[in-house]
Amino acid sequence: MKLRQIETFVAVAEHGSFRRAAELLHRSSSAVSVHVRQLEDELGLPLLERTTRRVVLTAAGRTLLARCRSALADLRSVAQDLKEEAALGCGRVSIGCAPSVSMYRLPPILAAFQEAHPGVTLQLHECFAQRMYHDVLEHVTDFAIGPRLPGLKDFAFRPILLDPVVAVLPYARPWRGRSSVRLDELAGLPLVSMTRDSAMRIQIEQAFRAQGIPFEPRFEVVHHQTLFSLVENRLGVTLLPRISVPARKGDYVVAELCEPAIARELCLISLNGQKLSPAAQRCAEMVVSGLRARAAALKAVTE
Amino acid sequence: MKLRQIETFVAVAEHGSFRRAAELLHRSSSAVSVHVRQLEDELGLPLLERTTRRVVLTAAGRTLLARCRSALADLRSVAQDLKEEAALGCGRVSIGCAPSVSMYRLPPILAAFQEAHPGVTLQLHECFAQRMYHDVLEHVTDFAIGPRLPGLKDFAFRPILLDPVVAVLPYARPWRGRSSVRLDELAGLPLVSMTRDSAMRIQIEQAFRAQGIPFEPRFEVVHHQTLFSLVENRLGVTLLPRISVPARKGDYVVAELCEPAIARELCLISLNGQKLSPAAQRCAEMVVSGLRARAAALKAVTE
DNA sequence: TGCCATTACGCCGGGCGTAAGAATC
DNA sequence: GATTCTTACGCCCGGCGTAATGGCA
Repeated sequence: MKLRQIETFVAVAEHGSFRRAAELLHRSSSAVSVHVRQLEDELGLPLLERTTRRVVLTAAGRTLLARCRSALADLRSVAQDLKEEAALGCGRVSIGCAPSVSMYRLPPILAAFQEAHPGVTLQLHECFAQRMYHDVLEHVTDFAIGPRLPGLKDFAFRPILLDPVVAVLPYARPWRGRSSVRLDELAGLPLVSMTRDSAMRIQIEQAFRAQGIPFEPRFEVVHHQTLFSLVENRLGVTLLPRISVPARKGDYVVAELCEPAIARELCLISLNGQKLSPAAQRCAEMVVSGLRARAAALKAVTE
Repeated sequence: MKLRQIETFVAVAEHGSFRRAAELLHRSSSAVSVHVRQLEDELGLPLLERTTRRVVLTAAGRTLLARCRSALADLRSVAQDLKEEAALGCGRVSIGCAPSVSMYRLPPILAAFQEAHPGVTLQLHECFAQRMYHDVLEHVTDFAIGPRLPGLKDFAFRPILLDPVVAVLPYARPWRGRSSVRLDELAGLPLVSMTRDSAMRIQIEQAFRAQGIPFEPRFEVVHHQTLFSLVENRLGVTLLPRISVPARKGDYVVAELCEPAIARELCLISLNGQKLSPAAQRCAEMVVSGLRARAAALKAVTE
């Protein structure tokens, strides 16, 4: 069975004439006749009832027509779709992202991308490291934004920025005006934190233990925003990756943690040895440069 | 774009190797290589990332693979399906049928057909003439069983039987033992009839008028069975096409109407100049012979 | 160096058009 | 007899395999 034969058969069936089909396809009617006969021979069934005056589909012809039409149309549209996809006219970009990043920083970047390429469908999977890496491996996502995990050789890492842990402190003495804070200064202060056991929180706990300071959160909350409300109401302090701190200043102080400084490297994570789709590539560029620009702006303000 | 190229591409993509694809397809690897290159050239996009050690799909390749696989599978299965359909292994037969016929006579015939060809899906459209003819014309049904209508040249009619109108009378004097009845004998008797204005009922009304007998049903009912219950309870008599009278004898007399005799020709109705599908053909045969056999048996009993 | 994809080249089959034939109205 | 599908025939393109080339480990 060849695509040409099917194409010819469909044309004949739709126009009820070998002659007209031949005209439309810019072929001789002998070619058309042969194509149809070949199909019939291969299937062992008559597809068309021919009189010299009229050509009518047999039952087999009708079912063949119906199924071939859809298959043909599908194949034809693929070419067009792929070209549009390459031109960023359409396509789908699926992104895995750590919650800390997707919380504030990512959305405006995605919005910019969406505006530049309205034909592309964006999908965001907010998840923690394990799921994130799994999704990239399985092509569930095209790429991910998250912490670099060691010992994984199937992945390509492109560093985006170093995300330091900051303390969020009440806008009051002695914190007002501070841009950095030592961990031991926080000893004894009431801690508030998320209940979720993210990799970051584990890293912070370890830092507390290493300094001999107990990590005993006074409040454990589900919603990120609640942390800030608690701090603003002077109920405690919290430690967070800076990137998850809203840009809009609130009634609190954000001071970078030092001694020990804790930071994680945020990377663009993709599959090793595989090019991204044009749309994904463009999107990844915008994400990387967008996140870096924000980080640079923040650093400038701090210094 | 040719089917072979797609086939080759799919094989390469699925096995991640030109060499293995060539083996599976019983082709040289040069042919495989050329096919893929031709596809890429035609689409203007790379489909596979090749290193000598590994072959990986590009994004475009992935979407092409997904869509081609389904289209290919669809085309492949068509051949098989058509052959099975020709062998009555599967397929669909859609039948239009007058309610009088489908009420009692048709179901056992369809059951026999279904038993003989369990793979074939049967569909029954019970409807009156106009719809019935329309459905045949539009290929909604393969054929129909109903009255012959004059002046329609797109249809082929195959007479099945002449269906006479019979009177259904109380099993009591003076009807007991009667096998025929004149219309004037019914004058003055309470009539029961269906509310539905079928062509048959109109024909019967005309016969009444022609004889100068008023057609004023005492009861008009919705359910066919009710007619018989009314007659059995001596509340009236009714006139019906014989074919819609149940075979199982009840507490009533069935007498053929004569003077005037009213009958309609029941036909197998199909499209002129079009062969039925094998399954439909077989089914039509069984329906025709089944209906004729029943009619012959009835006539034998009556005589 | 060995494996694998690619390129080069020549052969052969198959698809196409032209032209003659058959069938239907 | 006109129109339309079919068959016959010959040309030529294109697909295939063999063999040589080039890359990556």
